[in-house]
Amino acid sequence: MSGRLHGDRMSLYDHRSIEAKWQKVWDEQGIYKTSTDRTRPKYYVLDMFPYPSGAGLHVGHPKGYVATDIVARARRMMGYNVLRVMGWDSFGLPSERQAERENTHPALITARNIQTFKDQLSRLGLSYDWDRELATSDAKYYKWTQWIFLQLYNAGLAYRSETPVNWCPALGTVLANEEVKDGVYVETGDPVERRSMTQWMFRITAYADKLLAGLEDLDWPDGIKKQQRDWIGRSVGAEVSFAVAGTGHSFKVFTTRPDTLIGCSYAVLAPEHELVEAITTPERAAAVHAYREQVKRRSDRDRMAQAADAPKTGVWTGAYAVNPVTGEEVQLWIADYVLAGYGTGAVFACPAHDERDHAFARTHGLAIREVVAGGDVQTAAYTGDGPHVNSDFLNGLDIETAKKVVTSWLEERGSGREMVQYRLRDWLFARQRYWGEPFPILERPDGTIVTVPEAELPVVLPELAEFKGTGDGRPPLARAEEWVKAKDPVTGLPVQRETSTMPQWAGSCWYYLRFISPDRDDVAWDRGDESYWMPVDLYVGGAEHAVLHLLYSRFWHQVLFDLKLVSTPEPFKRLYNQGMILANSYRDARGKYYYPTQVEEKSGTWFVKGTDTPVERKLEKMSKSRYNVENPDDMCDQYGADALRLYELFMGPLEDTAIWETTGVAGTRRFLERAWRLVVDPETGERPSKLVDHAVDDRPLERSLHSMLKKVSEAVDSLKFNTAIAEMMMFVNEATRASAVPVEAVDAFVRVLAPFAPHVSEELWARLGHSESVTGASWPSFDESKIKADTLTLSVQVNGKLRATIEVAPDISAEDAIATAKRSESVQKFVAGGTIRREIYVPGRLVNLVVN
RNA sequence: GCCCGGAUGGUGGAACGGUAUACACGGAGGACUUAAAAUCCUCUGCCUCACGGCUUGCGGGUUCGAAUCCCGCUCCGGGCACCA
Repeated sequence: MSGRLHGDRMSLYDHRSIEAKWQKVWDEQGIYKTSTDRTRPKYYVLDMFPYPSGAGLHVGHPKGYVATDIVARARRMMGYNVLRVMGWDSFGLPSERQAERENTHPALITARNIQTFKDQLSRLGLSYDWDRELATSDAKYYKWTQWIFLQLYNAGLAYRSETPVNWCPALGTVLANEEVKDGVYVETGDPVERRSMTQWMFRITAYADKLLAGLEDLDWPDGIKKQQRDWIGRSVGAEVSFAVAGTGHSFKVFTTRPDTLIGCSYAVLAPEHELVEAITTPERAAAVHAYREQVKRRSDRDRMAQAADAPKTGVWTGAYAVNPVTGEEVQLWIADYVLAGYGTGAVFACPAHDERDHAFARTHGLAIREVVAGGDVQTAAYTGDGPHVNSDFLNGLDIETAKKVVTSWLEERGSGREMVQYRLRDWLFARQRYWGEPFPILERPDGTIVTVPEAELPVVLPELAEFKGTGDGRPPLARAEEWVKAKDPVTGLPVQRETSTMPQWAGSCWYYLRFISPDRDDVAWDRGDESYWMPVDLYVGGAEHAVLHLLYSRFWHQVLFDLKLVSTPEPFKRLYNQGMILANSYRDARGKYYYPTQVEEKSGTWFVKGTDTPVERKLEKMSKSRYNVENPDDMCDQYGADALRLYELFMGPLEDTAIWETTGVAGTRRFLERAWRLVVDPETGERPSKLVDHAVDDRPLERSLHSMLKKVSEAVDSLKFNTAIAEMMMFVNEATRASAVPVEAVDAFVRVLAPFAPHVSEELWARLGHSESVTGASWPSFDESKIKADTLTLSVQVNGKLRATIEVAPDISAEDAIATAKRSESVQKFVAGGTIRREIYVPGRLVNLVVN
């Protein structure tokens, strides 16, 4: 037993017995079960559910969970019907890899990890309705993930396509773009290469405009909305046709600057463009071929590393493109700064007004022709506005007008039209992995597709002994030969099951809906309950999900809304991002990490303890691999769940990145002990005599109480828990100092403390004589009039510098305040010798005398 | 390179354009104790013996008054990577 905290003194409460006692009571009474009462207003508060990794929970996880728990508990006390649930995003590659390492089944690994997470979460006293727990890898759950896939498929939003994909040979799987950075898988560092494969795709681009428009009314951080807008990347421009001189071929370009068409001095195709082969002249064939080979060999890593700053490479094809406006023939090049995957994979180049074209033209000695006045285009591209010059019928027009004029000019001649492009691509929705949802899809020998009838869902993931791909590029499920064989539901003939699985996003796209009816086997969710609970009122999680998870979820939800399967157009009304938790990590020159206990500081630098091996000390995101995780279990043991809960939020604002540092937790523990002693006399263990049943004339105490009640009440909405906790501390300090405290005040305090520190509050509530759980108690109201002070302290400034403070009546007039201020000795000292030029009175705040 | 945050005591942080540093940690001193722990009380931004002066990353500006608003930087964290 750590004697410092758990002596047998009665002045300290024993958090272990209290936590065990009340968690048992809550459990037995089913106190956090969701009410079926539909007459009360609802509040759906949701945490981004975790991926149950083998590493278990660390102190960064509970920060958001505690915050939402406070909101949930407080809202219940305020009379809301609260939906508060937790589940597991339990499909995914790490479990599959762990299974391979340990030679067990991913399902067992997953079950074990879930149990660890759940045990750790339970210790914190979070008020989840565990009857609604779900796991995305559970067939009862993914049955409906498959069902939603079918809804999207039937709506024409899922299709198969031959696509270049990120193939990871080490894992034998395809990775999404967002999982690959610098040519390697972000999770493991395994190299990734390009390979062409038939893949399932979602037509998310069809929803680009809806996804943009839907952001308008959401109560989300502006930064997240902006990131989503940028990711969708809507740009309005024109599609313009260029003929290839003397060939009968033509190609289209997309441009946001059709007004600069006349300044076009060459055109560029992506090296992968389908026309390259056909239009390259024999003399240039060797060079073109060599360049295309070079580009193909260049890894994504190199291409990205060199992006933007590197010299732009490319070769001339020997062909000429015909400018549709001027009829002029310009050289047609291929260059890898033009991306095959965006727009039409071809651009016209106007070096004078585009930085990339400018860089390319300078490197390759191509002409730079000014068409918008305002810059020195030979030196640098000019992208600002100005009157058009050298531009025939566009001369004198500004950019906006010129764009319109030239676009309609092109339209009239059938060589162009206005067009909107998105940066957003269709969503690659398939993985060559085992541990994911199978597709409810069958393929006939002729290659056509049949869907598995809804009545036959779920398509259960087959058992396998080996989870790697087949080695010839087919996914692991191809190993389940019997499973792959199926009967055509229409014709009864043999068909084959789709062997890829869905990506991890699938399960997390709609879990908030399943929480509404987790046990229903006949429907994914009950329509009546769905229209009661949706949308999610408050969704809390890390900002790292700013784009992908939140965009994919919104996409599915909007589709479901259009199919009239859900009642709201958007799933998450309010979004709040909790900040990361960082901790110091220590690493030597070879890159080996050390635990904080293995290092020491010597005159400002850090060394491995007892050696002269220097280590680098760095603040990094908490993770097991960096040897810098703090486990909440230890803190729970030593300080109690309540002190830990308070500390997680007292550290600073919820949205801020915070450095984990444990010294401060003693402060929240001491606060709880002080609160305890307001109700329990440390000598007798009984109610202290200073706790009285009648009102007490103690204005500061009363003011502190009501100010605290106000602050905490507001925090339930603003989520500014750090300052709310400070107010509670101030109240307890005030009450500790007071000689008599009305029991009514402590009663109110315990109620607002309860969402923050539920165990100790429950015990105190019982000791105050209540037989029902504080969970169901009413939220105390505050009296604004009691927060006001009897007298005001005005500060008196001379020329903006503080020279005195004066005590005045709260309702003092401006004249009196200024007069009183002038009488002050120290003020007179600074006014002497000058003339008062101006007198400023800010009611209730200050007087400022301007003197010279 | 672009976009988004941030920078306040020894430390985490607080502050409708109006007394900068609430609350907490740490530190110092005191009370209680045989002693220690715990608890309680007092002090704790910097300079100065003091009067007083200085202080919210740096430099300007707006204002009677700026941590807060504007302009120009520096550093740190995060995101995006040639999107025509």
